[in-house]
Amino acid sequence: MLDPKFLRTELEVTAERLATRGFILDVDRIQKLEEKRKSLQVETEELQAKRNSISKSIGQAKARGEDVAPIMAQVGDLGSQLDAKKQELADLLSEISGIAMTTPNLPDESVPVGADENENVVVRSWGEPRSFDFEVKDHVDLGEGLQGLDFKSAVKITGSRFIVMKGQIARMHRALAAFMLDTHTLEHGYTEAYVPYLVNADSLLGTGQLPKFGEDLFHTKPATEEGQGLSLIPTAEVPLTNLVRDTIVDEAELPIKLTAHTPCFRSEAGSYGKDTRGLIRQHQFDKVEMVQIVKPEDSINALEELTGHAEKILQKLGLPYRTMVLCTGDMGFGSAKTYDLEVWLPAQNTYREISSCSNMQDFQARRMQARYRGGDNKPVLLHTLNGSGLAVGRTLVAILENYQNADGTITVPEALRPYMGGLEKLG
RNA sequence: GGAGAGAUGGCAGAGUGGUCGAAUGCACCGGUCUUGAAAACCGGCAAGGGUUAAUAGCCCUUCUAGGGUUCAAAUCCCUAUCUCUCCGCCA
Repeated sequence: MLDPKFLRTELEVTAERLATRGFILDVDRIQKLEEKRKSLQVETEELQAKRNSISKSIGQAKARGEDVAPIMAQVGDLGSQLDAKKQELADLLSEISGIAMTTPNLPDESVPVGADENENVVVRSWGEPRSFDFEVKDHVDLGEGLQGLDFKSAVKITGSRFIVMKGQIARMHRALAAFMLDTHTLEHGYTEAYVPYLVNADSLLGTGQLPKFGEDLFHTKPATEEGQGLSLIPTAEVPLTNLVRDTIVDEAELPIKLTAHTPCFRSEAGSYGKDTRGLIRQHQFDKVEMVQIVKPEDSINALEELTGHAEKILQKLGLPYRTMVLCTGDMGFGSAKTYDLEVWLPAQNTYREISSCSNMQDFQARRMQARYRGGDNKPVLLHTLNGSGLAVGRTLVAILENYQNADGTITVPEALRPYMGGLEKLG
């Protein structure tokens, strides 16, 4: 959520900055609502003040044993007047908050302006794509050849966009997650966490999946039903970041750096026909997530650091990649600045996203009321960051394709061998 | 699944219709004392919002959440959620 002051005092500038990411802010409507809100709120609060003071004097008179009937008469229809105003104000406020909750974050000044993914900018590249002296296979053929990827069974058990893994490939998948967690905890200073895979609506509002993107999630029951319906997490960012929801953390605890390996569940609504072959786009996939909770002044550097932590995994695995800074038009809803890591996939002859690292600044913290006590002892909104470190399934895809041999076997990257009982080759 | 108890400020914990936004303790901040620290003593210390040039004043809201009763609710009623205790069951 943006600072409400932006929508009041810097509406035009805010609208211009949002326009760079393709979001049209309805300035006229907001101005009108704001004007109404201002007068209505003042009137309502004045009525409340009046009611409070009369009620107080009734109490005082009673305490003195006086007759309260004359004062009671003053109350008149104050109650019903107040109820009407209150209702009117509540409706107005919820309309305004509806706008606030569905307005994306402002792009950071350093983000290149652009319309879509074609205008993202390569920041740096690492590694040389390997040249093959044989016809490369894609991960589907390789995985099926090794009897490790079983798409057919997944369809039978559940449906499309799910996977059954077996044998050495299932083991490599597990090894990758363990390798990533160990790297982040032992070398990058993160604390490992185990978190729920089902979360409540408040958490999803906190990190920004709701109210706007509910259709991207799997829900255990309709969100409208009474009682809180739980939803499957689309990323561990949700439970990890919400750990600080509604809390004032001690300054000494900052920065908070957490990592977790979880499955992620996405309905992939609107992506019909995209990436239908293989593991690239699944309804359920594993990811090792990194989250940082930092002081506002530290978030710029924290994003660079966190992105570096994700890159480190690719480097250790010897997978060529490039780092992109997303342009204004391609960033996610809550992000002020995002780096995507794209890994080289020989079978597709292209780079594909394998990690996304974002600085949300105070966007999520404001929704979550996540704060720490600053120098003057006043609560200050924190900054939150998150990034994949990495998507496990896509990393598996990258290894299968980049480390394939002519006979269909797969060389195990050296960094991974200790996690696979020293195994050097799949197949 | 059955029975009971509870949810109050950063934490602990009083408060059962009216000067209660809330006693007290701890933590925290400032001061006195001390060579310094500790202790002791004195003072301060909830959050969100509105108005405003203001981080000044004033006002509103908030005692798990949502409804209700009342001129007035932390306090009474209803519902939900969560926690604890006992019984049952269970990986």
